[in-house]
This record gives sequence, structure tokens and C-alpha cells, in this order.
Amino acid sequence: MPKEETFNRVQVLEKATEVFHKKGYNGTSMQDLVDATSLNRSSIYNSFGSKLSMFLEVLSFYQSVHSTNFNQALVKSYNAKEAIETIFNLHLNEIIKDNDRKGCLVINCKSEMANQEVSIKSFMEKNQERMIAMFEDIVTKGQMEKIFNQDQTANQYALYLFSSIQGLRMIGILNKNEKELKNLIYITTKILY
Amino acid sequence: MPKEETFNRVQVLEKATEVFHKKGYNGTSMQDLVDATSLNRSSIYNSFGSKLSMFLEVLSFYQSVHSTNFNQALVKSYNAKEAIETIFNLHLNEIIKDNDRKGCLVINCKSEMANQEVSIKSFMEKNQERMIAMFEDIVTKGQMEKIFNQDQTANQYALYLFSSIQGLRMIGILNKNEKELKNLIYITTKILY
DNA sequence: TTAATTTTGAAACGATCATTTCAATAAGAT
DNA sequence: ATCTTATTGAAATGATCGTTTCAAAATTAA
Repeated sequence: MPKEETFNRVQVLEKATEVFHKKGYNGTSMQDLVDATSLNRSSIYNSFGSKLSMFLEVLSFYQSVHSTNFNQALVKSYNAKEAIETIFNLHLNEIIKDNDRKGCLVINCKSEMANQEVSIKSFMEKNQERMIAMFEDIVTKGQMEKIFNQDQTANQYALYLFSSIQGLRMIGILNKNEKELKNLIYITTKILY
Repeated sequence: MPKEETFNRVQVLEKATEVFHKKGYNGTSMQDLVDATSLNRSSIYNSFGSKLSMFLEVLSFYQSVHSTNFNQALVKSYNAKEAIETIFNLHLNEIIKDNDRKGCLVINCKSEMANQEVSIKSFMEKNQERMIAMFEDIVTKGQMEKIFNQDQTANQYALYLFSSIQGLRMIGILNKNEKELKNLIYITTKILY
């Protein structure tokens, strides 16, 4: 049997995520990744294949971490209204603690690479499906509970909410005024009631 | 008197804009710009200084072209409601004709570089001020005309609209379904009435 | 037509790019 | 303890990066 990986893959992914998030895909060099992970070049290639495939793993890692956070918060929500508030507040917290204005890794990557790399494009399509399915579930529940109106279908509201989150994250890059952002969320979600 | 530039600066900027828009700042090489503009390397450096300063000029050029389109459309609007519709429809048209899913150059650049390059950050801050001021004007007018409600100040609605536009443009990268997008715009703007 | 000045073209700059190579090292299996 | 196999470390790969150099070409004023 061979020698096994000595490094902690999760820790390496965390470090790589940090670099890609800060500098973007094209702005990140292999040297940056070597420095950040303190792994050897050949270990990175041996374990992750290439810069692109490492980035795709980073993207999935980032997504799964945030999905976990979402789900942990969502199970605590009593109703659909609270669920929506929970999701927006999680994003608000991310914005406020993002001192170096990196924005959202997934959104950044979508705007940088979705038109150039098919693997990224399909990742983003799946991401959109997931997000819209999640919002659709919540809105459907809210409409059955008579908390949300029925002016639009749950699917249409889901697209609206997904769009709004992306707008909020883009705003959050430059604007960290919590009061303004909370009011922006208030306006955004008011349409549901 | 010296020999003057023989090339058409606007045409060169158009070509450079195309490349930067398609590939992003870090994804664009000087060779790409040489190829696209069919200018010589030294002519580019002589006339634009550096890759970054050329990009900043491209960014201003892109912004001014779109401002002109905005203003041409806005003067034709009879009231605030039409003005808002005009703005969203211009973005919708941009999305639909954007066959290679490049998205919006300004938004892409904001997410790629606002946290890394101070000149880009301040460009984006000014861009936000402009956009919000424009929306604020329209909303104020709409509120005076009693077409829009007074639930929120014009400035708060302006931030909401600016955020919504960015969300719409991010959605538009992958989703070109005109019916869905029109409905998204309908939901987004409904809050004003 | 000559002097002054700037844009050009082509080549070269050192630095950095992503990736590969390969011998040395390490660890489980026999 | 030895064999097998994979992970390491360090160096090198050729290509490309943004930028500079400088002589030749081009243009206008005198």
C-alpha cells in the first residue's frame, strides 16, 4: 500500500478558497496556491489535477459549506416568513463581515467564467436550479400557510428572490451600511406579503 | 508639429471593450489587445499608457455609451413609470442580444477588481452614486406625480432599483427567457406602485 | 527641403505562467 | 525486512505575461 496524503484536504481547500475568493480565478497563480496551502506544486497537481479542477473543487466546497449553514438555519425557522428572513440575514452577515470586499465567490465566478468555461457554466446552471428549488419550496409553503400572497407562482417568486440575492451581494461589495441593507431587504421581501 | 495618431481612437476602444468584456481584465492579455485592435504594442502603450489605464478608459467609454442610450430613451418617457420601464427594458434588450453570455462589463469588473484596485473601486463608487442619483430623480418625480407610493424615500427605492438591476444582469447571464425576465421585472417594479 | 517631433514596427526584456519531470522519501503489505 | 506504490521536494519545461527599447518611418512647421 502506498503512502497516503499527509495533509488535511479540508484545510487545504479552505486556504485555496481564500485565495481564489480574494483574487478570482484568473488573478490567482499556482504560486499563490502553493504559498497559501504550503503544499508542494507536485502535491497539488497530484491531488487536484489542475488549477481548473482544483477551482471546481473549491467551488463545490464553498457551496456545500454555505448549504450546510443554510440548512442549519432553516430548520430553526417556524414558518416561511422566518425562512426567507433567515436566508437574507445570512447573506447580510456575510456582507458585513466581508471586510476586504470580496463579494460572493459563486457570483464572482459566474461573472468571470460562465461564458468561457463549460464546466463552470454547468456548475452555475445547477446552482441556479438548487437556489430556485429552495426558494420555491419556501414560497410554496408560505402560500399554503396564507402568509405569502398568490399574485405570482412560487417559481416566479423564486426567480425574483434568487435575482434579489445576487443584487444584494453586488451592492454589499461597496455598501456595508447595515441599516440601509436591512431596509433594502425589507423592500425586497415585502412583495411576498 | 509631430505626426498624429493615424488610428481612430473610438474604433480602437470599441475593439478593446469587446475583448475585455468577453474575457475579463485578468483574462485579457496584451497580445489579445494587439490582435483585436490591430495596433502595434508600442502604439498601445504610447496612446493608453498601460493595460490598466487602457481598461479604465474602456470602462469610461462603455459607461458613456450606455449613459447616452439611457438619456436618449429617458427623454422620450412621459412619466416616471415609463422611465423605469425604459431603463429595465434597455437592460432586458442587452441581456437578450448578449449571445455569448458576457453579462455587464461594469458588474463583471466590480466583482473582479473592486477589492484589488483602488482606481476601479473609486470608479465603481462613482458609478453607484450616478445610478442611485438617476433612480432617485425618477422616483422623486413619480412620487410627486402620485404614481409611486411614499412607503419608502426616493433614495431607499433608488438603492433597491440599483440592486435589482444588478440582480437582473446576473440572472441574464444564464437565463434568456424573455417571458420569465419580463415577469421578473414586473415583480421587481411592482413595489413602487 | 530640412529640422523637429512622434508614431510606428520589430525585437527583446526579465518575470511569471501552468504544468511536467524525476529522483528521493515514506508507508502499508507480504 | 523487503517489495510495492504514492507522495513528496526541487528543478526545469516552454509559453506567455506586461512592458521597454530603439531605430525607421511619417508628418508638419519653418
